[in-house]
Amino acid sequence: MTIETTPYSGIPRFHVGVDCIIFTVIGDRLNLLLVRRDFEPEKGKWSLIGGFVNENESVDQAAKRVLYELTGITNGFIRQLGAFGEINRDPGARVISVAYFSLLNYAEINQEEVKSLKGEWVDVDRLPALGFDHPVMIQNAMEQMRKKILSGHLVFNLLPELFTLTQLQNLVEKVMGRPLDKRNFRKRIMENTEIVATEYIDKESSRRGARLYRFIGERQSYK
Amino acid sequence: MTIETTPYSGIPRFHVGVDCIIFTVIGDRLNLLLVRRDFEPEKGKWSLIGGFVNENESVDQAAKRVLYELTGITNGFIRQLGAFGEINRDPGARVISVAYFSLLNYAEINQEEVKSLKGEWVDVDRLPALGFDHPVMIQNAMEQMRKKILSGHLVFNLLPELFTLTQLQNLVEKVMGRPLDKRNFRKRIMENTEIVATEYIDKESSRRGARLYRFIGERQSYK
DNA sequence: ACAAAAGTGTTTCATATACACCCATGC
DNA sequence: GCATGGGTGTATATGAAACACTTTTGT
Repeated sequence: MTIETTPYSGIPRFHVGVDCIIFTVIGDRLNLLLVRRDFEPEKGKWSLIGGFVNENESVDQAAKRVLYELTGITNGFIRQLGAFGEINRDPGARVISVAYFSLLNYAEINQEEVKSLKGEWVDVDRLPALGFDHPVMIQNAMEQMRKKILSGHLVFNLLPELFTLTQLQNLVEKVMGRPLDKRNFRKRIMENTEIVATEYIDKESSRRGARLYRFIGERQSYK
Repeated sequence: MTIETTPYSGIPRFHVGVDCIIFTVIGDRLNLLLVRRDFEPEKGKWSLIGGFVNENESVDQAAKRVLYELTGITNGFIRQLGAFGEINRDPGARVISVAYFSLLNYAEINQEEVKSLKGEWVDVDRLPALGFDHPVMIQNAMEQMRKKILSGHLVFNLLPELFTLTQLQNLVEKVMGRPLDKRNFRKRIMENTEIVATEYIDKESSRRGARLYRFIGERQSYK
């Protein structure tokens, strides 16, 4: 589509990729999505989910498309991490890549799609050796996500409409990878006017029953 | 250089640009470097310093090269801000751009080069209207730089080998755009073991004379 | 009665901010 | 002796973290 008579003709061009670091909570562990490459280059090695930017889409759109193709999710939280542009970062050819990270609700993910594209969920504390510059990307992504989860809205994408404070805390703990103090946690929650108590009580989780809450803020996702 | 028989042939390619947001302190004001475009597209409009990534360099290297070509500086602090990839962000042609910001010592900058490339220093509080998505980039860059300047080493690139605490504070205040409390500032400084008093006294700036300090940490720059 | 999860406040600590006067020297 | 910039400490506020017992109810 690019017209070769633009003022920019003669300027080199590059493949531009997107790499997605997709997190989810499975059981009580934070996992991320990898693929084992059954194609060259680096065949047999584990790799992040990636794709190439098309002519008719923005880089952000490409990332969302890749996310969608793999998980069926159209409105998950996704955020840019940065560009990775070393010459030999991809041994196959020169590819400049923009990395994104995302946190999704496991229950909403189309696991058939994931499997059919050879995706596998891997515990973040048991990651295999990864090719390219993916280890750095993952490290960065995890730090940023953990920073965001304590102060942001993004955790509510992983919760049902109504939830107990224990559910909320458990989820945050799984993402953070460490336990949190219950009273301090609830203190912070109570300061957040976007989390409101409902009249309902959940009787599933305990004899006594737990108050159900609702998040009334805007769910953070594609903007 | 890309071999067309790689597994990636057929994938679209893009011009990849770098945009540099170059800050410096002039007199007592924070400035940044702009060019007035005397070429299409957007001729006559102000713009950030930019360039294109070449085949034989990484994206980071391209940014450093652009910085060097414009200022003559080879070892200034520079840091990636992120990728900007909207389809029509550049009205001339599809260009995916990676933005960087940098903070340089005005005295070290080759002002001939700047002028010969039509660069102009502009007070950050008196920026003209800018094309493309440059206003967003600048906003982000300024926030990040101010966050870093208080806790980082980057300010020492703008100071001579030996400096007084007043010089240091003045500089930080200029970058922050607001005054700081002298005693609190010095308290923080004293906690930093990388800033050490020397035996020397500067007699230029005052009758009494001021202790000269030295920064013994690693100067933050290209890594 | 007891098991199991829900709920609830206070103390402590570290960090950030506000604030004003004396010191040394050259003229 | 006075003008100029250099140098110094304490009190308060705010936010983060540590910490343990009572409540409710189904079995």
